[in-house]
Amino acid sequence: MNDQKKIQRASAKLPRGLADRGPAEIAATEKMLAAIRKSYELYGFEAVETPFIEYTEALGKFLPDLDRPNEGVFSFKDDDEAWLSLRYDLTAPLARYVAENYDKLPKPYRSYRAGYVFRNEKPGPGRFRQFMQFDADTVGSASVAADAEMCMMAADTLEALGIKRGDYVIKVNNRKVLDGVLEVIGLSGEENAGRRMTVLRAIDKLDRLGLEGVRLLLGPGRKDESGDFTKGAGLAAEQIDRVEAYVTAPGMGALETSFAESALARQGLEELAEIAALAGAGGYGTDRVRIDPSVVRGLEYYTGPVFEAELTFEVTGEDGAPVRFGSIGGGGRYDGLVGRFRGENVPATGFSIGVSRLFSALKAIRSPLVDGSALRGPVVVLVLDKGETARYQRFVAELRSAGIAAELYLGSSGMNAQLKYADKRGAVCAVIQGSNERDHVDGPQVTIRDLVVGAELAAATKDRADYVELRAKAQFSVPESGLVDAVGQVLARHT
RNA sequence: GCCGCCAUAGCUCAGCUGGUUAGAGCGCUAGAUUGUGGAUCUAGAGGUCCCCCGUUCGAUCCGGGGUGGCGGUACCA
Repeated sequence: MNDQKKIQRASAKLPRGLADRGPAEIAATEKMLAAIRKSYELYGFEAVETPFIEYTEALGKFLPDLDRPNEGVFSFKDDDEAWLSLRYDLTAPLARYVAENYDKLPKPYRSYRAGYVFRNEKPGPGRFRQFMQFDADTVGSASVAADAEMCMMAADTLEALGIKRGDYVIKVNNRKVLDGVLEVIGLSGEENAGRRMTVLRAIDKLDRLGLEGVRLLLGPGRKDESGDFTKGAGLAAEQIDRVEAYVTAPGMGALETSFAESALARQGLEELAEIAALAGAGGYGTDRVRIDPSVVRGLEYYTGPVFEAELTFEVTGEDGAPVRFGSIGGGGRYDGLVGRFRGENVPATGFSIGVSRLFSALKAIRSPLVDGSALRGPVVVLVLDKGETARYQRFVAELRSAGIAAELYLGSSGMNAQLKYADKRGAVCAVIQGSNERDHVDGPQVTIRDLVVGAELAAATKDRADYVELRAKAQFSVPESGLVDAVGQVLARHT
């Protein structure tokens, strides 16, 4: 019988890659979102919200040959057999929204939105299957100024979040330049599509694997420390040298000379030069917005400039090993995405912040923005005599009427446990009334116990007698009519 | 997906060359200390030793297969 019960009991367990969030994290997230929102609005972006669910087709994640959605997106069938999916980013839904409301929207259309996105992938440290992004996009402008603005806004936003100048950098590249380089090493054409992908992926890994690792991935392939082998692009030595010359180029000038033969590369470099000039004119030096040839980003829809926001500082982790946070946001130009819904292409560019990942970074640098220790709980009114519950309830109501968060202790434990409870809730003070206070010669009294001061005093001694003497200093009694004022004063001490 | 490591109380971990009542510390609950959080003391609750199959008189321990976790790598729109 008992065995059967145990077997049938549901397991209280969250699927992997998902996380619950407590009050401290919720409060911190709200603060981060507020800071980002303020920054985006300062740049003239307006809010818009789209649902979590879209037609899989609208997200562009349908596998036509297999007649089902891409793994990697959470999908299910609607009543009419149409595939629906949870959004995996905020960009594809925006493209759908713009296309659906094209005639109504001002062009260029500048909007921001925050929300959870879902990816059915293997989770890792700092990687979840549900996580929050905060995006801003300009749709309907082909101007490089729109791209430059994204970079500058990204820099401003990170600083608004309390990340110091020098602790981050916005790295900029251009897909046209990358495509030009691929062209120059002879990888144009449909038959080389696969190798182009491999080469771009290899370049993207420069940060993590270093030049030697990238060369292996461009050539024969690379074996990682667990012994697993990654197939390379199989390029010839001179092609590899050419790519190496590209990713290690000392500056724009060098790139212009070595890849002058590609019109595409020349155009891309021109755009980059313009972004750098615009950023420079706005006062954003290369310490904040920097051209970096190794930035690649996603392979699917970017068509021009691409950006990546990277945190450059290192923090010592719990195990003593240095932790780098790396990329906490990115974006770029995607001129073809809205065009999937319309006959003509609509130029667009955007930037996205990974809020969840940024949160862990801000925690690591102990940013006051995410410091949960300031969280205060409600004033707790203790129940010493169950028969007087109505009276205690009246205290709570009075406090609430005065705008003070308060609660009646609703458990069944003794006074000791009630104070422990109040402490655990983060209450600034507790309201106590036993028979001593109630039957006082001067009329009914209440005792206000300052839990913050009490904790400080308790920490100062290990001796029981001292402790008993000291703790009396953390509390005082007032007539019942003075309850709200007295509590208000104690709260004022600790704001 | 691939490679490697791991799985015993809420947490961190002992334990047994295979033997019947599986432990510690911390945490949790209650009590004592004047009616007061800490400290101290006392008591208590909490376990399918991840699951299944096999070997064995007997498996938490040995073997096989799963599942889950961690790390690396791939993919990441």
